[in-house]
Amino acid sequence: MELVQLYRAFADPTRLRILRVLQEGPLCVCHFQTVLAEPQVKISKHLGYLRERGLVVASRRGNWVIYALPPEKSRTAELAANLACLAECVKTDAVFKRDRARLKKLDVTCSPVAGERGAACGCAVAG
Amino acid sequence: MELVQLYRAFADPTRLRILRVLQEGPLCVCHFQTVLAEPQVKISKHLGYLRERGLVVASRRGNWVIYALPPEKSRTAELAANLACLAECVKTDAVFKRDRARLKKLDVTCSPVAGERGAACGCAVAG
DNA sequence: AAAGCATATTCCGCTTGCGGAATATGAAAA
DNA sequence: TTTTCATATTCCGCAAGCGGAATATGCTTT
Repeated sequence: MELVQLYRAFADPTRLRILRVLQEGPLCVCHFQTVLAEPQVKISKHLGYLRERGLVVASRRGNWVIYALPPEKSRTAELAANLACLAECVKTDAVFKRDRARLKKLDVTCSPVAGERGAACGCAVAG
Repeated sequence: MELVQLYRAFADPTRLRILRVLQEGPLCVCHFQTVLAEPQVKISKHLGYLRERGLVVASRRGNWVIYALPPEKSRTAELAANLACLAECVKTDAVFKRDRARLKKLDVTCSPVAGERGAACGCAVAG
């Protein structure tokens, strides 16, 4: 019945927004603040909540911490299924559209891997 | 962001079990007590919770109240998608298997429509 | 070493939600 | 009309979780 834990994790608007954003690619905390337009504490706490429960993974790059969905192979079937379901359910929602627009405007993808685009994070906005 | 309400409704083991059972067909409260092996208050309260939020519908037949999933046409896309997802996720879970076994053993389908099988509810166990 | 920046944690007040005991409602039977 | 049966509601105490202010941690730069 760990499934209940998963639904609990999904049962908060900020967390849903975080997960949706991560489906576009990894992102560091500072960018989350811009994309979601929410205060630092709030974001950090919800990221922590998701991390503790294995819904996201974190990696530090200097001062920055980059969050991502777990690599596909290590996602539970339940997580994979519900992320897909979430993506479907959310297509028309205004809040998520706004987030996505801000994300695109930033035009950035943080990568925990040195050398990749946005790897400098710090947080390289592509131009 | 009503989607959050849906996830909240899913974020409880008893409610998940109720929804799973209802995917097999309508059922009255007394049978839920048998199938889930939980006390009356608990079942009644969770059914109430689900009803208030439109995840199930209720109809009275004499002394008995029969619950069912909303008719397919009136389910929101989100509910439909998540019910399907739930059905997938839950296939191997022991608790749900036990519930299903007890349901099959009862071999009953309550119907709010007079004349149908189990319509008498009261609660006709098919033989 | 000290200062600075990005992120995490603690503390606190508040609300929501759960489970259970007792009680209330509403329909049928006697 | 009084019982009886099935279900719902109320009234607890309790735990989890949220948001925000303040503070702590951990790198990095100077």
